[in-house]
Amino acid sequence: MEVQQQLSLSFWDQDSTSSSLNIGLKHEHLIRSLPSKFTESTEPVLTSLQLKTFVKHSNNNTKSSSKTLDISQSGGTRWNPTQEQIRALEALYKGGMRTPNANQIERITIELGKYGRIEGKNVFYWFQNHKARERQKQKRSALLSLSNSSTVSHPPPLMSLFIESRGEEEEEEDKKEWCDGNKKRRCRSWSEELEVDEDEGDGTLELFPLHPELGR
Amino acid sequence: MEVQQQLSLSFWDQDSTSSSLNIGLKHEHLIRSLPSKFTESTEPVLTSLQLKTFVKHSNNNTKSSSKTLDISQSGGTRWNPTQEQIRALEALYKGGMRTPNANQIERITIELGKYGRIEGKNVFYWFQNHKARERQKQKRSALLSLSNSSTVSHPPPLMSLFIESRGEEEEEEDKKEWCDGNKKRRCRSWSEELEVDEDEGDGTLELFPLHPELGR
DNA sequence: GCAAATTAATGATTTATTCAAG
DNA sequence: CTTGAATAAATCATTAATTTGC
Repeated sequence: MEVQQQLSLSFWDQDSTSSSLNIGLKHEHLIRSLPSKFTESTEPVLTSLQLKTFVKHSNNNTKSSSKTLDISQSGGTRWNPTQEQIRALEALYKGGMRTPNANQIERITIELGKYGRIEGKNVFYWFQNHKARERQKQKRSALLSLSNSSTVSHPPPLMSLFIESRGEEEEEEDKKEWCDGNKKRRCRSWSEELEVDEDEGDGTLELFPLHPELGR
Repeated sequence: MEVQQQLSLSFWDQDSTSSSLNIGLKHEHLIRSLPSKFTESTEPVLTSLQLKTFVKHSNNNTKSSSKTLDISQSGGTRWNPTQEQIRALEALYKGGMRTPNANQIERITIELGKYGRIEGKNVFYWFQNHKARERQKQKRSALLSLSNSSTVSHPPPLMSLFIESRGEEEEEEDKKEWCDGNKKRRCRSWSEELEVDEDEGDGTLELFPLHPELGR
């Protein structure tokens, strides 16, 4: 498994200290040409050759002790943080860092480069993802506590507003599907569920129904 | 895009129209008289004193968990939210709620009444304050980061990471170009070097001192 | 034990929202 | 109202965990 990976990927690992402008964004070509319209042109797709050029060793190893330097450290695939890197990032996060600026990202990158391959964007994305997922976790738990905490005796009144997705009761639901084309839209708002029981005199939708606080 | 935005925004308060509920504010007239920047305020937002009583009774929590019920929970002083209440409110806030309408406030009040004394106006003010303070915090941090980055006069905090730094181009040119015309607002790439001015003179990098003051 | 098959995590991108100048 | 700037949310995609049949 890992061996296979290493074999198949190892040839990316040229020590090209490429200074090419192209970096390894996977779909850079799409990004550039992304008119999202039907541009018939199938844009020059990034070839493996092009991809290859981007590989850069942020700091190159210094030899690095021993050989823990496998494919995960060498580039060509997505960043696979080492334990040290993760520990450091989590320490920073715990210290309060959430959205490091360019300077900070650069420093972190340089520092963590000592432990293995890493780029600035990895740091950036890590914080984005970590923050988002912490938030999600917290939200979920908070919602849960809202719904069934307290004395538990009552049915969750506000919880109906939050339905993140459809019921989980369906166990025998086709398993294939959920990973497939989940075009399902998550329930966005609660206002939709917050059906007022009466007196909806006005049917018009307001974009900003009440903004008493604005103005300065 | 705009259409989508409007549609999606409309969910904020779809049912807020013409709710004749009252939250129990003492100075609702003030709120009502606040400048409504949006032309048709068909919203009798939170108005009319007549229903004050209606919301009031929602705070009589039947169970009231009388133990540890000190003065702050019993009334007579200003609302002192419990942890549960704060968690719930923050969950709602994170879920997207900013300016709940009367119905929503009523429901929230009833629900949170299970955790302790609370009135509709507490909920209302909480959202007002929370929103405002979040904004203030954000503004402050933005200013801080601006002033912090010493030399640079107008560097966007994070997006600068996406800017492909090219040698000595002029600023205005940079500004125009960094977004690849108007077709796609996609930024370039991380590229190899994010130009940072080393004003520290210190090459060593500590992880923790990077940005310890952040946090929330 | 061991890989294929499957599932869970998470890195990387894209899209939607928010705020507030213009 | 429109749009720029920044971010957060949602999504896509790949890797690691793990399960499973042998």
